[in-house]
Amino acid sequence: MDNLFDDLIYEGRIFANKEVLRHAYIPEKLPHRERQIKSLADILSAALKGETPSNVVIYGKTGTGKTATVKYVSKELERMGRKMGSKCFMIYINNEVFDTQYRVFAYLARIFNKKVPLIGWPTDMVYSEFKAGIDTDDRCVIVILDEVDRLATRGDGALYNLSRINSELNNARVSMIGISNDLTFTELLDPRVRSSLSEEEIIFPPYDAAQLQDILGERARMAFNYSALNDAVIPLCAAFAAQEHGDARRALDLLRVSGEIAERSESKTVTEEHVRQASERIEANSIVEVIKTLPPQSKIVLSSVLLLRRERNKRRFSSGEVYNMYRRSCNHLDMEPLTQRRVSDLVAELDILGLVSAVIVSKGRYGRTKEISLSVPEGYVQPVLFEDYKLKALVSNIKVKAQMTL
DNA sequence: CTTCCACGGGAACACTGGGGTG
DNA sequence: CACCCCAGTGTTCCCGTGGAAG
Repeated sequence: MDNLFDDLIYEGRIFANKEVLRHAYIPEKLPHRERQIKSLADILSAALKGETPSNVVIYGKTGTGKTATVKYVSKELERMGRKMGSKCFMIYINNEVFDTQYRVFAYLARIFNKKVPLIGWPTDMVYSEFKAGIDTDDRCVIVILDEVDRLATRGDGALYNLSRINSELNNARVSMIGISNDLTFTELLDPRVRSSLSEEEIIFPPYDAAQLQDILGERARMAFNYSALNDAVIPLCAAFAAQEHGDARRALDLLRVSGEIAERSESKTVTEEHVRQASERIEANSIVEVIKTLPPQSKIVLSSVLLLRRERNKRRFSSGEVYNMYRRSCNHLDMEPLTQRRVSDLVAELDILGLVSAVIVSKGRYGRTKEISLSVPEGYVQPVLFEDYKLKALVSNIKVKAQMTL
Protein backbone atom coordinates (compact mmCIF):
# COMPACT_ATOMS: atom_id res chain seq x y z
CA MET A 1 0.00 0.00 0.00
CA ASP A 2 1.63 3.17 -1.11
CA ASN A 3 -1.28 5.48 -0.63
CA LEU A 4 -2.91 6.65 2.54
CA PHE A 5 -6.37 5.95 1.17
CA ASP A 6 -5.57 2.42 0.10
CA ASP A 7 -5.19 1.53 3.71
CA LEU A 8 -8.52 3.03 4.58
CA ILE A 9 -10.33 1.46 1.67
CA TYR A 10 -8.95 -1.95 2.35
CA GLU A 11 -9.12 -1.89 6.08
CA GLY A 12 -11.14 -4.76 7.40
CA ARG A 13 -11.59 -6.21 3.96
CA ILE A 14 -10.68 -9.74 3.06
CA PHE A 15 -9.46 -9.39 -0.51
CA ALA A 16 -6.70 -7.16 -1.75
CA ASN A 17 -6.86 -8.30 -5.35
CA LYS A 18 -9.27 -11.04 -6.19
CA GLU A 19 -8.28 -11.12 -9.86
CA VAL A 20 -5.14 -13.15 -9.20
CA LEU A 21 -7.32 -16.05 -8.11
CA ARG A 22 -9.17 -16.24 -11.41
CA HIS A 23 -8.47 -18.84 -14.07
CA ALA A 24 -7.46 -16.33 -16.70
CA TYR A 25 -4.66 -14.94 -14.58
CA ILE A 26 -1.22 -16.11 -15.63
CA PRO A 27 1.24 -15.73 -12.77
CA GLU A 28 4.83 -14.53 -13.14
CA LYS A 29 6.12 -17.61 -11.41
CA LEU A 30 4.93 -21.15 -11.86
CA PRO A 31 6.10 -23.04 -8.78
CA HIS A 32 7.10 -26.70 -9.27
CA ARG A 33 7.02 -26.49 -13.05
CA GLU A 34 10.63 -25.49 -13.63
CA ARG A 35 11.53 -28.78 -15.30
CA GLN A 36 8.62 -28.68 -17.71
CA ILE A 37 9.29 -25.07 -18.59
CA LYS A 38 12.92 -25.88 -19.32
CA SER A 39 12.07 -28.87 -21.52
CA LEU A 40 9.53 -26.95 -23.52
CA ALA A 41 11.87 -23.98 -23.94
CA ASP A 42 14.66 -26.29 -25.12
CA ILE A 43 12.43 -27.82 -27.76
CA LEU A 44 11.02 -24.53 -28.98
CA SER A 45 14.35 -22.74 -29.05
CA ALA A 46 14.89 -24.30 -32.48
CA ALA A 47 12.42 -21.73 -33.77
CA LEU A 48 14.80 -18.92 -32.88
CA LYS A 49 17.60 -20.52 -34.88
CA GLY A 50 15.46 -20.64 -37.98
CA GLU A 51 14.79 -24.34 -37.63
CA THR A 52 11.51 -26.17 -37.21
CA PRO A 53 10.91 -27.25 -33.61
CA SER A 54 9.79 -30.81 -32.96
CA ASN A 55 6.13 -31.36 -32.37
CA VAL A 56 5.30 -31.83 -28.71
CA VAL A 57 2.47 -33.40 -26.79
CA ILE A 58 1.91 -32.28 -23.23
CA TYR A 59 0.05 -34.60 -20.91
CA GLY A 60 -1.44 -33.85 -17.55
CA LYS A 61 -4.74 -33.81 -15.72
CA THR A 62 -6.83 -30.66 -15.37
CA GLY A 63 -5.33 -27.99 -13.20
CA THR A 64 -1.75 -29.22 -13.43
CA GLY A 65 -0.54 -26.04 -15.09
CA LYS A 66 -0.27 -27.22 -18.70
CA THR A 67 -1.95 -24.28 -20.33
CA ALA A 68 -0.35 -21.74 -18.02
CA THR A 69 3.10 -23.17 -18.72
CA VAL A 70 2.63 -23.18 -22.47
CA LYS A 71 1.28 -19.66 -22.49
CA TYR A 72 4.12 -18.51 -20.30
CA VAL A 73 6.78 -20.10 -22.50
CA SER A 74 5.20 -18.81 -25.70
CA LYS A 75 5.11 -15.28 -24.39
CA GLU A 76 8.82 -15.51 -23.61
CA LEU A 77 9.58 -17.07 -26.98
CA GLU A 78 7.75 -14.40 -28.91
CA ARG A 79 9.60 -11.75 -26.97
CA MET A 80 12.95 -13.39 -27.68
CA GLY A 81 11.96 -13.75 -31.32
CA ARG A 82 11.28 -10.05 -31.63
CA LYS A 83 14.60 -9.25 -30.02
CA MET A 84 16.51 -11.56 -32.34
CA GLY A 85 14.60 -10.57 -35.45
CA SER A 86 13.22 -14.01 -36.18
CA LYS A 87 9.53 -14.24 -36.77
CA CYS A 88 7.79 -16.55 -34.34
CA PHE A 89 4.05 -16.84 -34.25
CA MET A 90 2.37 -18.70 -31.44
CA ILE A 91 -1.24 -19.44 -32.15
CA TYR A 92 -3.37 -20.76 -29.35
CA ILE A 93 -6.42 -22.80 -30.26
CA ASN A 94 -8.79 -24.37 -27.81
CA ASN A 95 -10.11 -27.48 -29.47
CA GLU A 96 -13.01 -27.62 -27.11
CA VAL A 97 -14.35 -24.76 -29.21
CA PHE A 98 -12.73 -25.55 -32.55
CA ASP A 99 -13.30 -29.25 -32.56
CA THR A 100 -13.46 -30.13 -36.24
CA GLN A 101 -10.96 -29.94 -39.05
CA TYR A 102 -12.98 -27.28 -40.80
CA ARG A 103 -13.19 -25.02 -37.79
CA VAL A 104 -9.50 -25.34 -36.96
CA PHE A 105 -8.34 -24.36 -40.43
CA ALA A 106 -10.97 -21.67 -40.81
CA TYR A 107 -9.76 -20.11 -37.55
CA LEU A 108 -6.10 -20.36 -38.60
CA ALA A 109 -6.78 -18.93 -42.06
CA ARG A 110 -8.63 -16.00 -40.54
CA ILE A 111 -5.66 -15.15 -38.38
CA PHE A 112 -3.63 -14.73 -41.56
CA ASN A 113 -6.21 -12.41 -43.07
CA LYS A 114 -7.95 -14.90 -45.29
CA LYS A 115 -11.68 -14.61 -45.66
CA VAL A 116 -13.19 -17.97 -44.95
CA PRO A 117 -16.86 -18.47 -44.10
CA LEU A 118 -17.68 -20.27 -40.86
CA ILE A 119 -19.24 -23.16 -42.74
CA GLY A 120 -19.99 -24.05 -46.32
CA TRP A 121 -16.69 -24.56 -48.12
CA PRO A 122 -15.04 -27.90 -48.83
CA THR A 123 -12.39 -28.44 -46.17
CA ASP A 124 -9.45 -28.79 -48.52
CA MET A 125 -10.22 -25.33 -49.84
CA VAL A 126 -10.05 -23.89 -46.33
CA TYR A 127 -6.80 -25.76 -45.79
CA SER A 128 -5.29 -24.27 -48.96
CA GLU A 129 -6.31 -20.79 -47.86
CA PHE A 130 -4.51 -21.29 -44.57
CA LYS A 131 -1.43 -22.61 -46.36
CA ALA A 132 -1.39 -19.69 -48.74
CA GLY A 133 -1.86 -17.35 -45.80
CA ILE A 134 1.19 -18.45 -43.84
CA ASP A 135 3.50 -19.15 -46.75
CA THR A 136 3.71 -15.50 -47.75
CA ASP A 137 6.60 -14.99 -45.40
CA ASP A 138 9.63 -16.72 -43.94
CA ARG A 139 8.44 -17.47 -40.44
CA CYS A 140 7.88 -20.09 -37.82
CA VAL A 141 4.31 -20.76 -36.82
CA ILE A 142 3.70 -22.78 -33.71
CA VAL A 143 0.14 -23.97 -33.32
CA ILE A 144 -0.90 -24.74 -29.76
CA LEU A 145 -3.76 -27.19 -29.68
CA ASP A 146 -5.30 -27.15 -26.23
CA GLU A 147 -7.49 -30.14 -25.46
CA VAL A 148 -6.25 -31.94 -28.60
CA ASP A 149 -8.01 -35.08 -27.52
CA ARG A 150 -11.14 -33.40 -28.80
CA LEU A 151 -9.72 -33.69 -32.30
CA ALA A 152 -8.84 -37.35 -32.00
CA THR A 153 -12.09 -38.76 -33.31
CA ARG A 154 -13.89 -36.16 -35.36
CA GLY A 155 -11.14 -33.78 -36.33
CA ASP A 156 -8.17 -36.06 -36.86
CA GLY A 157 -7.92 -34.75 -40.42
CA ALA A 158 -6.67 -31.50 -38.95
CA LEU A 159 -3.83 -33.30 -37.16
CA TYR A 160 -3.01 -35.28 -40.28
CA ASN A 161 -2.79 -32.18 -42.45
CA LEU A 162 -0.84 -30.18 -39.89
CA SER A 163 1.67 -32.97 -39.47
CA ARG A 164 2.56 -33.03 -43.15
CA ILE A 165 2.10 -29.39 -44.02
CA ASN A 166 5.80 -28.54 -43.95
CA SER A 167 6.50 -30.50 -47.12
CA GLU A 168 4.01 -28.30 -48.94
CA LEU A 169 5.38 -24.98 -47.74
CA ASN A 170 8.17 -23.01 -49.36
CA ASN A 171 8.80 -20.23 -46.86
CA ALA A 172 7.02 -20.79 -43.57
CA ARG A 173 7.50 -23.60 -41.07
CA VAL A 174 4.85 -25.07 -38.81
CA SER A 175 5.03 -27.08 -35.63
CA MET A 176 2.41 -28.15 -33.15
CA ILE A 177 2.08 -28.33 -29.42
CA GLY A 178 -0.73 -30.61 -28.34
CA ILE A 179 -2.12 -30.33 -24.84
CA SER A 180 -4.11 -33.28 -23.59
CA ASN A 181 -5.45 -34.52 -20.31
CA ASP A 182 -5.98 -37.97 -21.72
CA LEU A 183 -2.82 -40.05 -21.81
CA THR A 184 -4.29 -42.58 -24.17
CA PHE A 185 -5.78 -40.34 -26.81
CA THR A 186 -3.02 -41.00 -29.37
CA GLU A 187 -4.20 -44.60 -29.59
CA LEU A 188 -7.15 -43.34 -31.59
CA LEU A 189 -4.90 -41.68 -34.14
CA ASP A 190 -3.52 -42.90 -37.42
CA PRO A 191 -0.04 -44.30 -36.63
CA ARG A 192 1.68 -41.83 -38.95
CA VAL A 193 -0.02 -38.88 -37.30
CA ARG A 194 0.75 -40.28 -33.88
CA SER A 195 4.48 -40.57 -34.43
CA SER A 196 4.70 -37.19 -36.05
CA LEU A 197 2.65 -35.41 -33.39
CA SER A 198 4.43 -36.86 -30.40
CA GLU A 199 8.04 -36.46 -31.40
CA GLU A 200 8.51 -35.10 -27.91
CA GLU A 201 6.39 -35.62 -24.83
CA ILE A 202 6.24 -33.71 -21.60
CA ILE A 203 4.35 -35.00 -18.60
CA PHE A 204 2.77 -32.77 -15.98
CA PRO A 205 2.25 -34.82 -12.84
CA PRO A 206 -0.50 -33.76 -10.44
CA TYR A 207 0.53 -31.47 -7.63
CA ASP A 208 0.73 -32.96 -4.18
CA ALA A 209 -0.69 -31.19 -1.16
CA ALA A 210 2.61 -29.53 -0.27
CA GLN A 211 3.06 -28.14 -3.77
CA LEU A 212 -0.50 -26.88 -3.83
CA GLN A 213 0.24 -25.07 -0.60
CA ASP A 214 3.14 -23.30 -2.26
CA ILE A 215 0.99 -22.27 -5.19
CA LEU A 216 -1.84 -21.08 -3.01
CA GLY A 217 0.56 -19.28 -0.70
CA GLU A 218 2.08 -17.45 -3.63
CA ARG A 219 -1.27 -16.22 -4.87
CA ALA A 220 -2.75 -15.60 -1.47
CA ARG A 221 -0.02 -13.11 -0.72
CA MET A 222 -1.34 -10.96 -3.54
CA ALA A 223 -5.01 -11.82 -3.32
CA PHE A 224 -5.71 -11.35 0.35
CA ASN A 225 -5.06 -8.64 2.83
CA TYR A 226 -2.49 -9.33 5.47
CA SER A 227 -3.74 -11.70 8.16
CA ALA A 228 -7.10 -12.14 6.52
CA LEU A 229 -6.44 -15.87 6.34
CA ASN A 230 -6.37 -18.21 9.29
CA ASP A 231 -3.28 -20.39 9.29
CA ALA A 232 -5.22 -23.54 8.59
CA VAL A 233 -7.04 -22.23 5.54
CA ILE A 234 -4.39 -22.79 2.89
CA PRO A 235 -3.41 -26.27 4.06
CA LEU A 236 -7.08 -27.22 4.12
CA CYS A 237 -7.73 -25.93 0.58
CA ALA A 238 -4.63 -27.77 -0.57
CA ALA A 239 -5.76 -30.95 1.12
CA PHE A 240 -9.22 -30.81 -0.45
CA ALA A 241 -7.78 -30.24 -3.91
CA ALA A 242 -5.07 -32.86 -3.49
CA GLN A 243 -7.81 -35.42 -3.00
CA GLU A 244 -9.22 -34.41 -6.37
CA HIS A 245 -6.08 -35.46 -8.23
CA GLY A 246 -4.08 -32.34 -7.43
CA ASP A 247 -6.13 -29.81 -9.34
CA ALA A 248 -4.66 -26.36 -8.75
CA ARG A 249 -7.57 -24.63 -10.43
CA ARG A 250 -9.90 -26.32 -8.03
CA ALA A 251 -7.74 -25.25 -5.12
CA LEU A 252 -7.77 -21.64 -6.25
CA ASP A 253 -11.53 -21.70 -6.73
CA LEU A 254 -11.88 -23.06 -3.25
CA LEU A 255 -9.72 -20.33 -1.82
CA ARG A 256 -11.59 -17.63 -3.70
CA VAL A 257 -15.04 -18.87 -2.76
CA SER A 258 -13.98 -19.29 0.86
CA GLY A 259 -12.96 -15.65 0.85
CA GLU A 260 -16.24 -14.62 -0.72
CA ILE A 261 -18.22 -16.51 1.86
CA ALA A 262 -16.19 -14.97 4.66
CA GLU A 263 -16.74 -11.55 3.16
CA ARG A 264 -20.45 -12.03 2.88
CA SER A 265 -20.77 -13.23 6.44
CA GLU A 266 -18.84 -10.12 7.45
CA SER A 267 -16.16 -12.10 9.11
CA LYS A 268 -12.79 -10.44 9.55
CA THR A 269 -10.88 -13.54 8.59
CA VAL A 270 -11.34 -16.61 6.48
CA THR A 271 -11.71 -19.70 8.61
CA GLU A 272 -11.70 -23.45 8.09
CA GLU A 273 -15.46 -23.43 8.38
CA HIS A 274 -15.66 -21.10 5.38
CA VAL A 275 -13.54 -23.49 3.38
CA ARG A 276 -15.86 -26.35 4.18
CA GLN A 277 -18.88 -24.32 3.14
CA ALA A 278 -17.11 -23.28 -0.03
CA SER A 279 -16.29 -26.87 -0.88
CA GLU A 280 -19.93 -27.83 -0.53
CA ARG A 281 -21.14 -24.89 -2.52
CA ILE A 282 -18.75 -25.45 -5.40
CA GLU A 283 -19.87 -29.04 -5.54
CA ALA A 284 -23.56 -28.09 -5.59
CA ASN A 285 -23.04 -25.32 -8.13
CA SER A 286 -21.21 -27.48 -10.58
CA ILE A 287 -23.92 -30.13 -10.45
CA VAL A 288 -26.64 -27.55 -10.97
CA GLU A 289 -24.70 -26.03 -13.85
CA VAL A 290 -24.25 -29.38 -15.55
CA ILE A 291 -27.92 -30.26 -15.25
CA LYS A 292 -29.07 -26.89 -16.53
CA THR A 293 -27.10 -27.22 -19.73
CA LEU A 294 -28.23 -30.75 -20.43
CA PRO A 295 -30.08 -31.28 -23.74
CA PRO A 296 -33.83 -31.81 -23.23
CA GLN A 297 -33.79 -35.52 -23.98
CA SER A 298 -31.05 -36.13 -21.42
CA LYS A 299 -33.08 -34.23 -18.88
CA ILE A 300 -36.00 -36.55 -19.50
CA VAL A 301 -33.77 -39.57 -19.07
CA LEU A 302 -32.42 -38.17 -15.83
CA SER A 303 -35.87 -37.34 -14.54
CA SER A 304 -36.94 -40.87 -15.40
CA VAL A 305 -34.43 -42.16 -12.90
CA LEU A 306 -35.78 -39.68 -10.39
CA LEU A 307 -39.37 -40.77 -11.02
CA LEU A 308 -38.42 -44.40 -10.65
CA ARG A 309 -36.92 -43.67 -7.25
CA ARG A 310 -40.26 -42.26 -6.20
CA GLU A 311 -42.34 -45.00 -7.67
CA ARG A 312 -40.37 -48.03 -6.57
CA ASN A 313 -38.54 -48.04 -3.32
CA LYS A 314 -35.19 -48.77 -4.94
CA ARG A 315 -32.00 -46.99 -5.84
CA ARG A 316 -30.72 -48.86 -8.86
CA PHE A 317 -32.66 -49.67 -11.98
CA SER A 318 -32.12 -51.76 -15.08
CA SER A 319 -31.83 -50.01 -18.40
CA GLY A 320 -35.14 -51.59 -19.36
CA GLU A 321 -36.93 -49.97 -16.44
CA VAL A 322 -35.38 -46.61 -17.17
CA TYR A 323 -36.27 -46.84 -20.82
CA ASN A 324 -39.90 -47.70 -20.08
CA MET A 325 -40.21 -44.82 -17.69
CA TYR A 326 -38.55 -42.62 -20.28
CA ARG A 327 -41.14 -43.61 -22.88
CA ARG A 328 -43.96 -42.89 -20.48
CA SER A 329 -42.46 -39.51 -19.71
CA CYS A 330 -42.15 -38.66 -23.39
CA ASN A 331 -45.74 -39.66 -23.85
CA HIS A 332 -46.76 -37.45 -20.99
CA LEU A 333 -44.82 -34.55 -22.43
CA ASP A 334 -46.07 -35.17 -25.95
CA MET A 335 -42.58 -35.76 -27.34
CA GLU A 336 -41.20 -38.34 -29.74
CA PRO A 337 -39.23 -40.91 -27.75
CA LEU A 338 -35.76 -41.87 -28.93
CA THR A 339 -34.68 -45.44 -29.52
CA GLN A 340 -33.20 -47.64 -26.83
CA ARG A 341 -29.85 -47.46 -28.54
CA ARG A 342 -29.78 -43.70 -28.36
CA VAL A 343 -30.99 -43.58 -24.77
CA SER A 344 -28.22 -45.97 -23.84
CA ASP A 345 -25.76 -43.41 -25.21
CA LEU A 346 -27.43 -40.65 -23.24
CA VAL A 347 -27.12 -42.73 -20.09
CA ALA A 348 -23.45 -43.23 -20.85
CA GLU A 349 -23.04 -39.46 -21.16
CA LEU A 350 -24.81 -38.88 -17.85
CA ASP A 351 -22.45 -41.44 -16.39
CA ILE A 352 -19.39 -39.59 -17.65
CA LEU A 353 -20.78 -36.34 -16.24
CA GLY A 354 -21.05 -38.09 -12.90
CA LEU A 355 -24.79 -37.56 -12.54
CA VAL A 356 -25.65 -41.23 -12.62
CA SER A 357 -23.54 -44.30 -12.28
CA ALA A 358 -24.13 -47.13 -14.69
CA VAL A 359 -22.62 -50.52 -14.10
CA ILE A 360 -22.85 -53.37 -16.58
CA VAL A 361 -24.29 -56.41 -14.87
CA SER A 362 -24.70 -59.79 -16.43
CA LYS A 363 -27.71 -61.71 -15.17
CA GLY A 364 -26.81 -64.96 -16.81
CA ARG A 365 -29.84 -66.59 -18.31
CA TYR A 366 -31.63 -63.29 -18.16
CA GLY A 367 -29.16 -61.39 -20.28
CA ARG A 368 -27.18 -58.28 -19.69
CA THR A 369 -28.21 -54.88 -18.35
CA LYS A 370 -26.81 -51.71 -17.00
CA GLU A 371 -27.73 -50.95 -13.45
CA ILE A 372 -28.37 -47.25 -13.30
CA SER A 373 -28.48 -45.22 -10.13
CA LEU A 374 -28.40 -41.56 -9.27
CA SER A 375 -24.95 -40.58 -8.04
CA VAL A 376 -25.68 -37.09 -6.77
CA PRO A 377 -28.01 -35.98 -3.99
CA GLU A 378 -31.61 -36.02 -5.15
CA GLY A 379 -32.18 -32.62 -3.61
CA TYR A 380 -29.70 -31.02 -6.01
CA VAL A 381 -31.23 -32.57 -9.07
CA GLN A 382 -34.95 -32.23 -8.74
CA PRO A 383 -35.41 -28.46 -8.42
CA VAL A 384 -33.17 -27.70 -11.38
CA LEU A 385 -34.63 -30.38 -13.54
CA PHE A 386 -38.22 -29.37 -13.13
CA GLU A 387 -37.40 -25.72 -13.48
CA ASP A 388 -37.26 -26.49 -17.19
CA TYR A 389 -40.68 -25.42 -18.43
CA LYS A 390 -40.91 -28.40 -20.72
CA LEU A 391 -40.50 -30.77 -17.82
CA LYS A 392 -42.97 -29.02 -15.54
CA ALA A 393 -45.67 -31.41 -16.60
CA LEU A 394 -43.74 -34.21 -14.93
CA VAL A 395 -44.02 -32.58 -11.53
CA SER A 396 -47.74 -33.26 -11.33
CA ASN A 397 -46.93 -36.79 -12.35
CA ILE A 398 -44.70 -37.13 -9.31
CA LYS A 399 -47.41 -35.87 -7.01
CA VAL A 400 -49.93 -38.33 -8.37
CA LYS A 401 -47.45 -41.13 -7.88
CA ALA A 402 -46.72 -40.02 -4.34
CA GLN A 403 -50.40 -40.07 -3.45
CA MET A 404 -50.87 -43.47 -4.96
CA THR A 405 -48.12 -44.92 -2.84
CA LEU A 406 -49.57 -43.47 0.33
C1' DC B 1 -22.56 -75.88 -22.95
C1' DT B 2 -26.45 -73.21 -24.23
C1' DT B 3 -29.19 -69.36 -23.99
C1' DC B 4 -30.75 -64.93 -23.49
C1' DC B 5 -30.61 -59.75 -23.31
C1' DA B 6 -29.01 -55.41 -23.63
C1' DC B 7 -24.45 -53.39 -24.65
C1' DG B 8 -22.04 -50.80 -27.76
C1' DG B 9 -19.39 -50.27 -32.32
C1' DG B 10 -20.18 -48.85 -36.93
C1' DA B 11 -22.69 -47.73 -41.14
C1' DA B 12 -26.28 -45.28 -42.98
C1' DC B 13 -29.47 -41.72 -43.03
C1' DA B 14 -31.84 -37.21 -42.43
C1' DC B 15 -31.40 -32.61 -41.75
C1' DT B 16 -29.22 -28.01 -41.24
C1' DG B 17 -27.01 -24.03 -42.73
C1' DG B 18 -23.81 -22.41 -45.48
C1' DG B 19 -21.17 -22.28 -49.95
C1' DG B 20 -20.61 -21.76 -55.36
C1' DT B 21 -22.47 -21.92 -60.23
C1' DG B 22 -25.36 -21.28 -64.35
C1' DC C 1 -33.35 -17.65 -58.92
C1' DA C 2 -32.95 -22.83 -58.63
C1' DC C 3 -29.85 -26.31 -57.83
C1' DC C 4 -26.27 -29.12 -56.18
C1' DC C 5 -22.05 -29.55 -53.11
C1' DC C 6 -20.15 -29.82 -48.51
C1' DA C 7 -19.17 -30.42 -43.33
C1' DG C 8 -21.21 -31.39 -39.25
C1' DT C 9 -24.59 -33.28 -35.98
C1' DG C 10 -27.99 -36.23 -34.11
C1' DT C 11 -30.34 -40.18 -34.84
C1' DT C 12 -31.74 -44.94 -36.32
C1' DC C 13 -30.59 -49.53 -38.02
C1' DC C 14 -27.96 -53.62 -37.92
C1' DC C 15 -25.45 -56.91 -35.63
C1' DG C 16 -21.64 -59.27 -33.21
C1' DT C 17 -20.61 -60.02 -28.32
C1' DG C 18 -20.01 -60.89 -23.14
C1' DG C 19 -20.95 -63.77 -19.42
C1' DA C 20 -23.49 -65.92 -15.64
C1' DA C 21 -27.88 -68.63 -14.78
C1' DG C 22 -29.83 -72.69 -15.97
